[in-house]
Amino acid sequence: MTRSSGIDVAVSTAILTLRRTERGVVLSLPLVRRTREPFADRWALPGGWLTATEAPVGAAARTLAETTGLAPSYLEQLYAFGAVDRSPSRVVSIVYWALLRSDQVDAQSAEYRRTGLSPENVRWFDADDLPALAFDHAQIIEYALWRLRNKVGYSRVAQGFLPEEFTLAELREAVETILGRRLDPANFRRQVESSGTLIATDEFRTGNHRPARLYRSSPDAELADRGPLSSEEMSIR
Amino acid sequence: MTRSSGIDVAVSTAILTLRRTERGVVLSLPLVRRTREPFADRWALPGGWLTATEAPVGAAARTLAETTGLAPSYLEQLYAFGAVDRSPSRVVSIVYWALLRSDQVDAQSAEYRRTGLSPENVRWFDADDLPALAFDHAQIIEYALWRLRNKVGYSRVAQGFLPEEFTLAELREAVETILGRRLDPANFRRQVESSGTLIATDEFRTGNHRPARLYRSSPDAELADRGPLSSEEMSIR
DNA sequence: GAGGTTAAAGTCATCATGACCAGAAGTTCC
DNA sequence: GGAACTTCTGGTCATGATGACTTTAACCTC
Repeated sequence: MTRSSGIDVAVSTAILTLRRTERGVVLSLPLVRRTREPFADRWALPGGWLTATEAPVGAAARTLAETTGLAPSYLEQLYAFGAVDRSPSRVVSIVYWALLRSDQVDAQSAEYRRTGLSPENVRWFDADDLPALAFDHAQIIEYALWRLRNKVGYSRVAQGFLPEEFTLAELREAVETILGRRLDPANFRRQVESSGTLIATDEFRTGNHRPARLYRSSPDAELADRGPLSSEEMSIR
Repeated sequence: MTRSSGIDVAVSTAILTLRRTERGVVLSLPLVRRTREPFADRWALPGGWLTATEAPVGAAARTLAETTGLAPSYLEQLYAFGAVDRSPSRVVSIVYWALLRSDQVDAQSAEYRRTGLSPENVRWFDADDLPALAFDHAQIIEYALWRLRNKVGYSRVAQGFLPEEFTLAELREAVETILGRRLDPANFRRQVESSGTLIATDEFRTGNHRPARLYRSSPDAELADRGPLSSEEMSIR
């Protein structure tokens, strides 16, 4: 039994976030334009190569910061791909999916404006309106969305999209966007209140309606379910 | 941005099955004894190296056959590990988990006896009574068991342990073993009948009791949930 | 044929869910 | 300042799923 003699391991990440557009809140994610073959000029998930001295999840966070400047609030491994026909050369790629809080998107945009570094090669796309993608990244994003929709039913992932304090209506809007259907406000309130994952604050958000109480995530509960190794993976902050 | 310059990619598999022992039915899995460093003489998950010309899932099935002679009825990717301290040399390992039908275990044992090839380095262990394992394989098996217990609630994975035809009591016994608690026979029947995943046959299993109807899995439903790529992964037969 | 054993069908209370209603408490418009 | 409007928030009610339990069926062993 001999060794596999050197395979290149790529790491890439589908960073999902919610953006407020004129069409309402939509799921969207940043893509980077490839500068070299294969698939030059096509859009792809941000990523890079795993180096010899880092863990895969660290490589995902590092390449994410390098290519987009973003630091997600949640990072979880999605799948390891390695079909031989996936690319001309043999590559194994470990794909992660991440959640980004909507306020971090705005902060990043402001940072772009401040530094004048307008990233020509990074652009946000709506998840339901993607361009032609490199490799099989379209399928990968499809799978990431499936995982997200799945998890929103039994975990608190939706809270990973929201800032520290939020109203129940905002949380419900996030869940509605993920699931693609409207939810009854009263029933949603009943469910999330009995789940014990939220802490009520004494602050309220005013607006063209009765003031809505602000909530924050309860600190003890995990954002999603467990991973294989408590040390290596899962929520990074 | 330069390439990662050659990482060895290992593939290993946790093959779960149900064995009938004097303590009743228990979850168990085969382990192989390592013959070289690191962790020489320790027990480990069967596996091998990914070659340049095969898909990871194919490598999992191949190395499984080579080291244990087993061909599982279900094979799904579990996780890709790659912590730098996982082994002296840098290795990324893609771990799969598999289900083996109990009748296949017996067939394999008979084959061993027939060929006289008693595999000194392969042995079955009960999942709740494992020896000291190489690498972090104990944690990996723990995670595989967690995934199994999780999936048994919303999918038909338990049927992957049973032969083609089985009684509801046998299916219930499999689920009970996975979950580690007893289930009400009548309620279990009601649930599984309304789920539509079984087809009733006209045959019965007799015994020291009223005859029990035999069922088979309905062919249209998948054994578990979807994977990322319909072509590459999931159930292999 | 009696007794034992499990299969299979049914009953009942409880809990979660979805649909819906009504009052509360702000803003906006006149 | 008050009416109109909007959404928040607490509540009811019917329905379906679930768990605990009972009853009858049909085989085997003695």
